Amino acid sequence: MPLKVYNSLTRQKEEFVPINAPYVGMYVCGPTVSGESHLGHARPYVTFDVLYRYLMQNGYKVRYVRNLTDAGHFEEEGREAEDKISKKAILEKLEPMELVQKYTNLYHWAMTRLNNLPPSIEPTATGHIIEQIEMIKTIIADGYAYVSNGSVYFDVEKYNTDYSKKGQPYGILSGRVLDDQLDTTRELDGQDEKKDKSDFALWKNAPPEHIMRWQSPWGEGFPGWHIECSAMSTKYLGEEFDIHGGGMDLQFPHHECEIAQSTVCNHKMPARYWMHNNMITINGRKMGKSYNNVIKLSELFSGAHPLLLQAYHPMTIRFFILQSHYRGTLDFSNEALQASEKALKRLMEAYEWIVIQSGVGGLESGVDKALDEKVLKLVGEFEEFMNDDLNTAKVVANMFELSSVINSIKDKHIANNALSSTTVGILQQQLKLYVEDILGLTNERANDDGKLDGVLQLLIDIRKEAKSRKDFVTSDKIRNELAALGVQLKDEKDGGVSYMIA
RNA sequence: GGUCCUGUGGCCGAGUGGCUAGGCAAAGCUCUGCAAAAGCUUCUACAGCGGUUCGAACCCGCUCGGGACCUCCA
Repeated sequence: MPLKVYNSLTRQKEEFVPINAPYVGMYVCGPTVSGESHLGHARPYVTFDVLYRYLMQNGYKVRYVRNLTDAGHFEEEGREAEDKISKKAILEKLEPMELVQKYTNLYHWAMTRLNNLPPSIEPTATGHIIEQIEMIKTIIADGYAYVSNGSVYFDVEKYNTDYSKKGQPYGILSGRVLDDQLDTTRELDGQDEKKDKSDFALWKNAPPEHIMRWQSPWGEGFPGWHIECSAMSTKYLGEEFDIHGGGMDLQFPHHECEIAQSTVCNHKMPARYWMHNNMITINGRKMGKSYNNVIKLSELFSGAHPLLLQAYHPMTIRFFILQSHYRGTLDFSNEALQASEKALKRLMEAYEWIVIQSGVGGLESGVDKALDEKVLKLVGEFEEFMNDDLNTAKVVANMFELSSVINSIKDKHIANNALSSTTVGILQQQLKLYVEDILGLTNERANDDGKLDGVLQLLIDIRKEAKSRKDFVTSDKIRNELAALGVQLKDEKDGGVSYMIA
């Protein structure tokens, strides 16, 4: 049962076969650290984190490269040749690198809270200026770029003409035909530097006020937007690697340009499998700066945003993302997030209970055969669903069905020995694998060295005593006031009491 | 204008030519000192209109609605 992933390049699901098993090279476009990450950013990083985890679980040795764009590029090509990062730095009266550091720290903090594993390499654009310049030199030498006024542009027309013959036209990834592109009515100055409107910058001449600038054979300037990913992916993953991921909005022009640049330099399509996650929407509209509808991750975690009815735990966000398929849009709403919060709580409670049980399950004989088979089927499908283009939504759905069974055993609605001990063992092991290691879901409970637990047990004991002498005023006071503090007590069937911290 | 995606029950979301996920919400029941939690049960949907088919939410066509990309973007 091989892993199949949807390849944007071929527009179909394909079996994943690494170029050089067991090694897998994976490149994912990281953020521009000129601002804080928002909910939309969480999606690719959670999605590809799950893929990373799953590949490793399957025995692959994965090198996961996720870049940090800290050099910025001009905001609107040809019009305002200004480095995005230095522009904002002036506004905030910060050194550009101070700004970069600040937002990098915030980004790392958010990634950690979302329980995304750090990538193997997190290269920065500013740390690879030399590699980028070298690559541009090669492209010029091959005749696919030209210098104009201290800037260097990629000759899209020529590339398209030559490489169409080799079956790799410009637009192969996004399905665009060069001539059908929209004729921008907008007046772009600097357009006259380019031979053709679809040409894109590899290197930009820096105007005097531009803070971030580097020496190059073409004068002082800064790299164009697309070249960093080509340079860094080539450097760390080679001329041809396995997976290239990112948001759907990067498919054109970013990834298209990457393909063109890398192909000219390395004479190879850089990546075999191109994977794109879809957007997170809000009221049906893509979340993005230009739409003015972003909710930053820090706001989500704290609840400090007019659109938010409450704070949402990072795990709730992660779970929210995992409940849908990565190639579909996912619509944000408080209602949806609240549903995820409750659902996750239910799932994790069942999970945590079953995983620490011993002595559940009976001998093969006397087992409820139908139920036993059902459980095995549900568990067995985890892999099947993951292999079907990472269908985490279905994996999660099965987990809920299993939760019902687990809770029934816990509440003794289903006999302790209804499942065979073998099946229970498999259930425990597979749940742990998928919940924690692959989906990366963790317990939300705060780590407090057990002190809080000690205090709560004391209160639980006092309440128990009160209940036994029918002093319900006292017992309800404890229960209700703890509830007001966000600690929910639960009376179990066997007379025990457990608690849950909201 | 070009390219493409999409419309599923109160809400979020899977899915596939026939077996009709899952979660949240709601209602009833069980349990409980009362609750909560948990369990059980109920709620059965696929924008509209045609067509293909023994059979379509799933395939095709049209209509209507929503969205993305073509510019920085996860």
